[in-house]
Amino acid sequence: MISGWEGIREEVLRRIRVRDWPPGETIPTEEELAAEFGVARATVNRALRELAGAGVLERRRKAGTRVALLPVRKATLDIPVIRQEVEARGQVHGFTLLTRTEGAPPVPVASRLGLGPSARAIYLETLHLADGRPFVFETRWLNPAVLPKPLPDFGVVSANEWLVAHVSYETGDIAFTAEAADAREAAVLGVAEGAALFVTERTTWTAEAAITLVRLAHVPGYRLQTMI
Amino acid sequence: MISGWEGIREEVLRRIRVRDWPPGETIPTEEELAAEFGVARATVNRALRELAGAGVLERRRKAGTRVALLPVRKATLDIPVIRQEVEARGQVHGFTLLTRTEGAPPVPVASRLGLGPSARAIYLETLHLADGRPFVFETRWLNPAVLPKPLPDFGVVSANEWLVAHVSYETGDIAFTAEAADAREAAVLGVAEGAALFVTERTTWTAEAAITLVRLAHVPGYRLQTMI
DNA sequence: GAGTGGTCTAGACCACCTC
DNA sequence: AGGTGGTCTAGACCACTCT
Repeated sequence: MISGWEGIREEVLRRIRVRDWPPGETIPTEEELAAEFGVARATVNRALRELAGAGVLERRRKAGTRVALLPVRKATLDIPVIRQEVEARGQVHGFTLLTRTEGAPPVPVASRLGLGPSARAIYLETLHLADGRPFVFETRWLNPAVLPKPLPDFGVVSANEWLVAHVSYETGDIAFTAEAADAREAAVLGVAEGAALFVTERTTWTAEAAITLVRLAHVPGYRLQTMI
Repeated sequence: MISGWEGIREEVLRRIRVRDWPPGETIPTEEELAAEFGVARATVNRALRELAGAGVLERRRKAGTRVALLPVRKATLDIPVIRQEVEARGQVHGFTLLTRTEGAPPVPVASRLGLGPSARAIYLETLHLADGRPFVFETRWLNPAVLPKPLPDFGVVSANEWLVAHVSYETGDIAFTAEAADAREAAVLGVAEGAALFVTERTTWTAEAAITLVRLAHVPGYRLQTMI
């Protein structure tokens, strides 16, 4: 017996899998499905909305709901604070602040932060450790104009955690690349120059201004994983 | 004026950002917020449910809704078919089937596919091109036992697209790593041996059995990007 | 036990889009 | 112009979990 919006979601998925409703086909309207399953239309809507969000269905007003022809699968990644990521592996997290300077950032950084040419920014280099071994080399630019005062000693509190605790919510973008370790990264992470590093780059914004631009170079062997 | 569930979501976010509701704090109940905003409780529920899904709020029955202390940010990645990915860059997609063999897969592959030691599998090597230049080197194991017949000529139809069109829905996992190009990868992609490659590995399953295990080695410079 | 979120209903109106 | 999904309402019952 099918009941509840999750039951309806599973039943719709089953019909797609067994090709009752093959890719590209228009499935019955919400009203028809509601009648068939004996539920309210809102319940059907909830189920179909979830499947559309997952890329399985495509919905347009008036045109109806179709099974996606080339489903763009959606994968959700969890982006935890580095300390949590290390502790989730059962290891002990530590970090060392290697560099802290302040000054005008290089032009590409300034432009990605949306700063004028003479604006000043804080630059931090931090090495994160897992069980005492290098794990992530973090290089970060901070926009001091939008940070709450007073600023902490980033040698004691990692910028990562101070930010999530003191700048409540932000939007931004995130990118992943593979890059060869340069001389500095190789020395800090204790790997050979040219080693393949998994690199995460994030820019985060408040409603108006950029907060921080951070680059995380992970030690070789790092694996970012999720279920589909 | 605040109205609609999206308006309520933005207002809640605003209050979190300006620290009316700092991290860890319990916010008013759905009923109280519904009264304040002059909407039905279901509308508030929709807004708060979205924010909980994004990792901004934590909700528990009886305990109420709190602002997440260490928000585990969720990023949603689109995993398109390679052809779409190439075409989205305004380039022309092409591909060449380099190898097709059939036989018992190596043990690590068999175990990840959940196959017995003597089971046979199809192995494909495909080079995907963007504007005629190497883009992705795909190596794929297929479990023929669960594939619909007849199998196509994978030199004409890419396995990637044939699967999404003929095996309607599947679950699986996906992982991203950075790896140094081995001799074969370097030769096929036309890069130096040891170059840093962005590698995607996917396993996909039907309800019971594994369908395919695929490894995509992207040419250096590849960037996987999303908004947060 | 009781408070809170999770879900469902029956109905309604609206926005968008195809026809 | 009309059909379809998107959203909202007011109310209800239920599931979970904290006390």
